[in-house]
Amino acid sequence: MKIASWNVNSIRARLERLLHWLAEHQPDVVCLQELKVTEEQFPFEVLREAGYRAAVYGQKAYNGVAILARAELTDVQRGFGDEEEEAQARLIAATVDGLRVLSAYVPNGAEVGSEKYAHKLRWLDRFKGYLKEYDLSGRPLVVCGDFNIAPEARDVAHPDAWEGTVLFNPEMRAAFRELLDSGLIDTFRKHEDRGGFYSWWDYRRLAFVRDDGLRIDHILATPPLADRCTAAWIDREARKGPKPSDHAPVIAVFDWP
DNA sequence: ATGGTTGCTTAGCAA
Repeated sequence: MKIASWNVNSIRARLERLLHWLAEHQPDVVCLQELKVTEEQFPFEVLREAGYRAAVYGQKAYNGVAILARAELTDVQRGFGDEEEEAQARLIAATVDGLRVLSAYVPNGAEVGSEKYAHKLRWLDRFKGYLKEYDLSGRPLVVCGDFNIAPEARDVAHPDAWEGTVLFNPEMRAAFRELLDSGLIDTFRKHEDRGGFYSWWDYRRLAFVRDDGLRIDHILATPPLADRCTAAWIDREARKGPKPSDHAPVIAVFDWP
């Protein structure tokens, strides 16, 4: 099973690119973030014609997450499913071929010390609690998304320049480690020790041509599933050319089922 | 400290 995660930065602006990418890479499951559409505006029909069903948690103009799958999607859950009200569409879960799949869009945080950064911290804390509900030791779970966190210095093109930002600081690195400590494995790091691999480059400052990127999009898996992860990579090619998303898709292949 | 770009929505916000 080939699983991808991609922050498309508007599914309407990226639909042609997404369709071409699906045809070329033939993933079984795709977790999408930053749809920037309501569920009513989501292009279910063209994706169905391309062979994909979709579970969607949309919102007007901002955020929005989805899970695409060739197989049936069951037990769809939108948001954290707790008492607290859901103001932003940032989390969706569904079961595909017996595998629980999450698509998450962690808040960016704007600036360290801002109200948005406080919201990012709260959201991550809530996410940790949400993951605790799963039996992370046994039940196969894959957590995909734009985490808006670069886990380590080797995940940042210029760590000194990015140190202290919302994407790369000690507090965020600790938050990411805690997610892993709760029983998840970074599939990319299972297969690649070297630095220099990024999933996001700012539209500004010619960041992509200068390769000033950060690895902030991740596919995490529970240990029994991670054991069955046979390959993982980032499709940097998808960031090239006209009208790209500012994120590249990340991919993991599992010997499943 | 600011700016640079993109998308949604229509001047300003979010990233």
